[in-house]
Amino acid sequence: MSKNLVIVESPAKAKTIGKFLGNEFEVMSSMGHIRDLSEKGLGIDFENNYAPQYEVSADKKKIVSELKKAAKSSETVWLASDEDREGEAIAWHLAEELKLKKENTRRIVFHEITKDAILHAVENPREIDINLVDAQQARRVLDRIVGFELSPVLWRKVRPSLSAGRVQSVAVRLIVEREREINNFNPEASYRVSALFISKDAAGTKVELKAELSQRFKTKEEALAFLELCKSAKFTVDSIEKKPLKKSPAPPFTTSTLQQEASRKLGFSVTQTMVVAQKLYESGKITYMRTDSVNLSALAIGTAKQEIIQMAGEKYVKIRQFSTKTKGAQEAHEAIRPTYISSHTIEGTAQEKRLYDLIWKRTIASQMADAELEKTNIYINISGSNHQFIASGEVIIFDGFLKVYLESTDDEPDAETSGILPTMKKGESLTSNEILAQERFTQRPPRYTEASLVRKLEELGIGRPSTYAPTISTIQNRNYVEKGDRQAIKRDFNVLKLKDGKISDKIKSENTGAEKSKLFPTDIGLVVNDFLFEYFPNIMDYNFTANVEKEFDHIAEGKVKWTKSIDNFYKKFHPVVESTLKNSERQVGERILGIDPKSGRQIAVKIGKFGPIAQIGKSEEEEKPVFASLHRNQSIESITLEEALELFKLPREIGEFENKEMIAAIGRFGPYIRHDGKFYSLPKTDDPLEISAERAVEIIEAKRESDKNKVIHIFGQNGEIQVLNGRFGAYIAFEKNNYKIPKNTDVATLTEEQCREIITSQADTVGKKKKPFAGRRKKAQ
DNA sequence: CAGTGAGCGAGCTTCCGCTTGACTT
Repeated sequence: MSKNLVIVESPAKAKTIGKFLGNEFEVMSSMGHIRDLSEKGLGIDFENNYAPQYEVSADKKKIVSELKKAAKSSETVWLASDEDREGEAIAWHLAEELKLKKENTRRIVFHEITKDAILHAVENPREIDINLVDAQQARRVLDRIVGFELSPVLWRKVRPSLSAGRVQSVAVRLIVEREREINNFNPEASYRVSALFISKDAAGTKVELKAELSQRFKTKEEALAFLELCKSAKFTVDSIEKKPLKKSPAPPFTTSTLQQEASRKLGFSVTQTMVVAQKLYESGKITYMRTDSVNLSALAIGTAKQEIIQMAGEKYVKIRQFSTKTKGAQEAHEAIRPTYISSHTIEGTAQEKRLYDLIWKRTIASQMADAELEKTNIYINISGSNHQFIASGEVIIFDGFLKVYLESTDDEPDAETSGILPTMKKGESLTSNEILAQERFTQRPPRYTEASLVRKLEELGIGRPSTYAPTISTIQNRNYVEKGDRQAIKRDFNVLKLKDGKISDKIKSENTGAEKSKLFPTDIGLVVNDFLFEYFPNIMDYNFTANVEKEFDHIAEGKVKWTKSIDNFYKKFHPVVESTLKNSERQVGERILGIDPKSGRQIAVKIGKFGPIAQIGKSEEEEKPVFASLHRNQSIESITLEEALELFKLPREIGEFENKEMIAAIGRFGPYIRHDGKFYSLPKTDDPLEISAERAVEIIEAKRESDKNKVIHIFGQNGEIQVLNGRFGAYIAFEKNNYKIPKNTDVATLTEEQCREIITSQADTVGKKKKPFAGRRKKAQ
């Protein structure tokens, strides 16, 4: 046994550090936190000054017992968890749970995993900072109180199994408010004028110059009047302005910026990014992927410099120290960078290669020179008008960091301003080839993507690198928010064109507003958000986290006792929970749309037990109400009376077949026909509102025919093993799981015994569907 | 990836941050 036991948080880190420290040291990892508040009840003793009731987490029992054993047989235990609030708490929980003695225990921290940094840390141990630990306890207890007191209010007032929390509820609020901004947005039209000028250069060849008018016109009349004026106007170059422009590289990646860029450049979801980054980290290819720091180690900067010199030359090098501007950043790690910057590419899956490439380029670029550009503006006078046309062009003089990397933006580029402008002289006169005045509309705000929501949360200081991806998953799993697309809608716009002395007036159309993989609030998300906002505005405040963070800082500085701070919060918060439970109504988000013209009864939409429904009539009326579910793409907030009436046209009886009636309807999986207790999906070409009895029979018979070919074998006493023909060929169905049949098997002669062998051989892979860890909450066993 | 289309009922659900397990000898 070693004389020294070092405990870090992650096994990959343990492995690296073990190499640096040699035989005298054994390095183990705690796998993050080892204890947490009890899952039974709130896990806080309110009678006893908020004493937290900690338990070793179910999945950490084994690790803790191993650590205990190792600690016992070591002379000194070195607690080397991260140097932030959570890391300090991990060290403290370890000391408590492993019953470490102060005289044998050292607390050490390091920011880079290099031999020097670690040896330096070992030479400069300190004690556990109990104030910092207390700040963490306050954070933990606050989150538990908020989450576990608010969620049950939702179970009672909205729907069971819902959840609320300091982070997730605000994330949902952002999406809800953005959606309402979009709904309330009225695009404003204006006329943008652009011109194509013709000139001759010194050699006499014709050159073209595109320019845009410095001002837009609010009305068609103004635009027409301007074009009218241009008919006889003279165009002369007023001035030429050249100004140097510098562009600087973005800082190296943090978790949040990596998620954003991987989303924009590679189309990864935030979870996907984290899963791939985890792989790269575990195989030693990149540094730790959950970080809020933009800092690079001296060693990394040194190798980056060497690489840049080798690749592009000395003048491309510019060493930069970036500093974090993020609210509440704790900077326990380096920025995300390649472990060995000299490795330009790596072995691995396509996704790993692409993400690594992105990280490598971003890291290298961050230590490269600014790009130097020259922006040219040519100002063109119009006789008889005091407006000016402006032609702009940008030329790269020195590419600098652009040689390897350019950060993407979320917005699509507007007018293209790149390219070289032809040489012009001051006073030169130009002829216009054509002048266009096009109607343009102001843009509504864009919906959030997963990654842009992460950026917003980070900006507000809400959530941590380790929780961005899980938070995004949680609000989708709770069905508050869903990822979806919106089809573009056609919009007409007016184009006025002046050419050859004549003005034409045309209507063109464009597609606008298409969105892919954006976050939309659901009806339940809207109702929960409005409810929480009404009764708990303090928790829903975008500054709530920032405010409590300030309080935690005071605790960490030893100025405030953490229990006092929690007491202040709880005394105000808990009574509101009580009064809300007592005084608030059940929330169904009801919206009254109007009157049914047929029956004269009221039509309303609301959230029913199983989702959003439309309802004809009131429940207190003698005649029972009639219900119909809303379709997937409809929302309580935006559905119209006409659309709601349409819902009641289904289910529809379409006739009889074999003495049983056929009913057409739309279900969760689209339109279908029900007949004799069986369901038959309708192809896209058939409309359930229109479909005839003859056509329905056709569909039923076609399905029967294909089902006949579906069953190949049935085995077992109760037919529990079935060999079926599926979309991807034959497979075995057994106890609700499906099993692959190995290639080169003759399906026709497959025996029961062979099937059972296949089932047992795949038993460990089938059924336990593997979920990426980033979206998962572990349940206590 | 495997073909689905809810409804009486008990008891359960939930937070945010750290971090990745892997049956035996």
